[in-house]
Amino acid sequence: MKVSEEEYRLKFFKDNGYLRKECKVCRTPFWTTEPNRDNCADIPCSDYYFLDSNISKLNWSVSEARKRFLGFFNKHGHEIIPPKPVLARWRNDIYLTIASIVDFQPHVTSGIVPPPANPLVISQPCIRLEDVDNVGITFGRHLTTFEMGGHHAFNYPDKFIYWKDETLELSKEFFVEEMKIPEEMLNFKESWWEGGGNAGPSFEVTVGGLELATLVFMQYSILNGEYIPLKLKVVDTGYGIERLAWFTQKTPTSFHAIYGNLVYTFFRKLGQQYVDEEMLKHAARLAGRIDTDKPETIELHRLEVAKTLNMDAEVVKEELTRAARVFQVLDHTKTIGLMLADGLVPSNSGEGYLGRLLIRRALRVIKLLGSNVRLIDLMKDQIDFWKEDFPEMLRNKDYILDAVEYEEEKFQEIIQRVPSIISTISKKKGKIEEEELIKIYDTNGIPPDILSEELKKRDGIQLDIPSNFYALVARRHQTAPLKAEKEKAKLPSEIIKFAKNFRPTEKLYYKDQYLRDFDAEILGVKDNFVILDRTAFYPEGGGQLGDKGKIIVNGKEYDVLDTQVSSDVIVHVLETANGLKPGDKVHAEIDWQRRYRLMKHHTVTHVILGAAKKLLGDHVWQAGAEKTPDKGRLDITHYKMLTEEEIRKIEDISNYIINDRRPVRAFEMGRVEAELKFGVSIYEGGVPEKANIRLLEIKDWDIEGCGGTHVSNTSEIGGVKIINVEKIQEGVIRLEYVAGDVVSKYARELEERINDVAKTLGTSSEELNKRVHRFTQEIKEKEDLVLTLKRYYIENTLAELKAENIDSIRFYSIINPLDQDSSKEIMRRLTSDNKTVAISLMKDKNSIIVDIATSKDIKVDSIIDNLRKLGGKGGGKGTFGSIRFNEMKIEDILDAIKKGLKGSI
RNA sequence: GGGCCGGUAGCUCAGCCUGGAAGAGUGCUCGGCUUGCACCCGAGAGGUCCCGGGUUCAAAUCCCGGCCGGUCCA
Repeated sequence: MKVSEEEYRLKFFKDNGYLRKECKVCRTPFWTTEPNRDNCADIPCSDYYFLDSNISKLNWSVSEARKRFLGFFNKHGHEIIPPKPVLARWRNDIYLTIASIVDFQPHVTSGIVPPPANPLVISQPCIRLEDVDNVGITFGRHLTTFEMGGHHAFNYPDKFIYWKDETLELSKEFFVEEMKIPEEMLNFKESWWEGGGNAGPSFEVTVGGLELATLVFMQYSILNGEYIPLKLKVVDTGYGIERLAWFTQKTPTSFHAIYGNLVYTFFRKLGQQYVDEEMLKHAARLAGRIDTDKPETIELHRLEVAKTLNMDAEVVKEELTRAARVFQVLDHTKTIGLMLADGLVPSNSGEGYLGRLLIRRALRVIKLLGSNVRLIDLMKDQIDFWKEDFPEMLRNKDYILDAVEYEEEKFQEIIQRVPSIISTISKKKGKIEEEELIKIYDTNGIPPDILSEELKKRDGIQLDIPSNFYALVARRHQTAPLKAEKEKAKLPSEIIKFAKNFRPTEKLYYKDQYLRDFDAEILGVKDNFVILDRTAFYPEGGGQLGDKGKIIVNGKEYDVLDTQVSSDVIVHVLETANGLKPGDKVHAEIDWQRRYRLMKHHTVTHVILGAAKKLLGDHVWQAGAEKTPDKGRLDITHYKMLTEEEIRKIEDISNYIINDRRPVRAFEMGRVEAELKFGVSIYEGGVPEKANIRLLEIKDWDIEGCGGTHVSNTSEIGGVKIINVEKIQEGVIRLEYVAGDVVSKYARELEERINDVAKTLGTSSEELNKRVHRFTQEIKEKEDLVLTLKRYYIENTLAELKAENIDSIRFYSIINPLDQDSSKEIMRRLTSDNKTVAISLMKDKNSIIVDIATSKDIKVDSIIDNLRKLGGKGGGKGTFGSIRFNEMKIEDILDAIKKGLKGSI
């Protein structure tokens, strides 16, 4: 988009004496009150010279910086909003919370839902993994986690809050008054922002080389490459809380500012001598010169540091590499803690992979540092360090440590595979080439640096790792274009189109979930699909199947086979709708026995989810569910298979809640309020589109968004039995269960199966165990007997077989052996002596199979060739062959073989 | 969600490319050596080659489908 200069020419600048300048290096325009500045004060045009200045030496910790930021904007009319989890569970397009504005997308920014406050201020922990490779080696420029302080204003056409001038004014005041930065040091760099289908002009606030904030003015939506002005204009600002802290502390690197004493603790626990702070400070000051897309710039950066300090380049390189690795571990462990605290379950797919990626990277770096510190030991320090700022870390400490330990064990197993993989490959190829390196990483997860180290240790082999290794890996994965989400429409498309002609159906099942029959009027009929003005038939949704039942018109019954919904219009799927027409008055009944079972299975699903969370931890999240009249199914996120004891406990706790007669209540609430009150776990069953959401609450037990029909008290469920538990994929456990009278049905089926087995075994169900044990033992004994007899047969045959001498060859023939295994064993024994040929002839249906074995000094090929000439089909190699004849007498075959042998040697 | 790799003795795996008698190491049992243990030597037991289908005279091996596991990427 061609940006008009006017977008940036603000009254604020004019009133406050700012000048529009152009950076000498990057040619970007920026605004400043300092007439002599000709540099935008942003990397890479500038180094981090703020580290050497004496301004703003307030020594804010991250916590203090957050408090000051929130406090300042609160003082200026912004309501403080609590942050959301780092896992963006209210979004189905991204896994991680990457910015504060993400909290308000898509519904607030699109205007469907009002913001929780307006204007508001927030400090949102964010995770971005784009720069995971660069963390550490730039000494704080890149982090995987940071807090984004944002003051946001949502300007509606009929309700204006504030826009560019006020934003700049507020920002300036914060930096000048709260952070004590002289105004002439501030630069507002003109920029343009695009993301998530929106766009707008922005200013980057840079001071002393460091970008402290970005002020974005979202004013366009992008549709097919066109920029369409938004009705709702959003002030989206992002202040780097950690950068504010670093700026006021001027510590050697930003890691020192963020982690304080933890830096030294980590150096110690990782078994590393601390690195000279002057060197680190120089490294950080020049870090902006590193272009992470160009590995050679890292080399240059290290040389530059060495030159400045007048030190040996190799020493500097080594020291900085060591330090960078420690910083990487510091960074990753914090991010791991935040992710797991918010319930991420490490796995090999989905968001879980992002967690595993970081854990594995941390473990790898620890290994490369030659340390044998346990990752959970470092995690304990992180949790302890952040427990005040992120209490969820402390609350979920047990889970975090357990999950990390589990991952660590898995990683150890991978490392243990290294020697066998190396030996397999070196046996095959002799050496390991680039292609192999990538393949080993891709299929076994062994990073090249770990492999290289192992090789060096084992055989002293030096391995060249291509600098673009990870790019090469990425190239192998390029063939996976994003597939459009396949929406399984249960209704034919013409019916969906047809349904659009009607107003939303009145949902009687929400007014009274126990309503079994009702009167209504037909609004529309097409094929066997009927639309009523009102209905108690629940349409399939939220994992609950649609209702069945019947519709009665003028005494005639029509069966309803299924119920579906298309944008609020409920469609009854009939067996036939012949004779039905709009305007008909109907009486309708739902199949209550079926529906009541569905309700019980639905409510019990919530009971079980609550029980699993209580027992296993907050990371347990609904990953899918299905409720049929026959059983309920719930998939939960958990990192390992449940033990039998855990399964029993979930069942016991659930039955306790059932017997405890807990009231169950459904009610509607605005989604913003609901989120603030109950958290994002209300979205476990999915993220609805509407401003209001229906919540289902089991008193003091569980609350979540749900559109299903439920019993009104847990006691109605009657009881629950878990009938199956399995791990359906890494990190997801499936529970299946039956409730209410279905438990009886399940028990009866079990009983029948047992009785059936007992009958087959000729015993009673009581005696079944004994009988089965006896049978197993008897079978074993019989097997042993068969084995002995076979051996006896083999020995006997060997003793009885007489050799025919054909020339100098001993020739044996076995006619119709006991079985193929025995005959092969016999032939093997016979042909262990030289100059021996043994054959066996066996009938198989209508044909004769001839196996031919020879001793090592005789090739089987000529014998085979001869037999093939006679019409046999088959072949062989070396000392064994097999050939099949369809119509041939045994004598003729024998004759042919013998004749062939004669004179063959 | 997609790609890649794997599933063979209790365990770790080879064999598969190029179809033709199911292997090694380790563990187990027994025997020898030894005061005893470890080591060493000798012998033995142990198999649904993941499942199903196809091709073939013949499939652990080739082809197709499925199940399970691992891993990388989004």
